[in-house]
Amino acid sequence: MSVGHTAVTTPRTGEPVTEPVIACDTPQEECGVRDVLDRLGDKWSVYVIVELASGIRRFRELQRAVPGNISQRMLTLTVRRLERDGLVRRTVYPTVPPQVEYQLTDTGHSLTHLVKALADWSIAHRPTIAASQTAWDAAHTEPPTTGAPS
Amino acid sequence: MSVGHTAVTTPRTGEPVTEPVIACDTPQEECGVRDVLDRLGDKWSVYVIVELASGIRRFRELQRAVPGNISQRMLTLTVRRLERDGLVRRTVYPTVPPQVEYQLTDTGHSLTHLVKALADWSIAHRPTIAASQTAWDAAHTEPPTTGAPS
DNA sequence: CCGTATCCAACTAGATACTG
DNA sequence: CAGTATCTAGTTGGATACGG
Repeated sequence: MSVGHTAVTTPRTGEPVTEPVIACDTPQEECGVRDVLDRLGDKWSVYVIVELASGIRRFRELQRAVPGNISQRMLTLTVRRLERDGLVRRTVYPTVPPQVEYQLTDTGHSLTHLVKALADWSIAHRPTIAASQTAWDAAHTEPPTTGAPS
Repeated sequence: MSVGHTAVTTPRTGEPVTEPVIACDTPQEECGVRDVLDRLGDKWSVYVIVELASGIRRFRELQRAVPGNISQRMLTLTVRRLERDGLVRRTVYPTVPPQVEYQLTDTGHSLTHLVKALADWSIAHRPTIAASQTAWDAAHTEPPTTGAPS
């Protein structure tokens, strides 16, 4: 990487040597990434989706399965939103005591593939990222007197 | 992985006759999804990554390119974190006025494929989701008597 | 069992002003 | 240009209590 210190104005014409992979030509539309991220970027949605990927679950089952001790309130909010988005189907059986089942819709199921890709990427790059963080922290914490002390 | 429509398994009523696509056998580890989501689930990271996918950008360039009028503060925080994670490389040229360039690292570039997948999914399912939301809203607003008006 | 309602703590993000 | 520092507002999430 010899980006010459001499020539400050390096021609930027040959920038995307590789293909851009993704580019938002219409910033007004803001691509579509925001939508998905708003959908599963919250604290619990992805856990619910992952759990439901294994099958039908009842409310309490979900609550117990989700890691991190989700509260009733948050589980309700999360699952309602997923239902509204058409990712989860909610089935109520008017029994006593009441029984409610949650399952992924087809759309919701298609999301699991995406979540899987996310998880795979995370696992694959976790060591690299951790190393980078350590290096960055070391470079940005108070250096223990670089060289001659006092 | 026979994820596609290969040999048809029984069209279940909801139970996972097919493989779950994703499942967290170790809830303690919380899969790996949380990591990625914590990384690009915030308001700006994904925009910065998308913009940098097209090439090298300077600070102000980034700020102008990102949709939504990101503040200096937020851009700094976002870009610093990406740098710490090893997704973005920051190059400072000690010129006057100062010039700082940002570009994706290899790890960061690999993330763009994931972001692309996210965007594609979003665009593909946007109509369906919007329809579901409309239907849900209609079903959950005060229904003025079921069917008989006036 | 399956929620809803209320209150409160924590975190995130914006506006603004200032520095090198 | 490229940040940093403060302060404030808005949003998210948790605890708890209560209702169907």
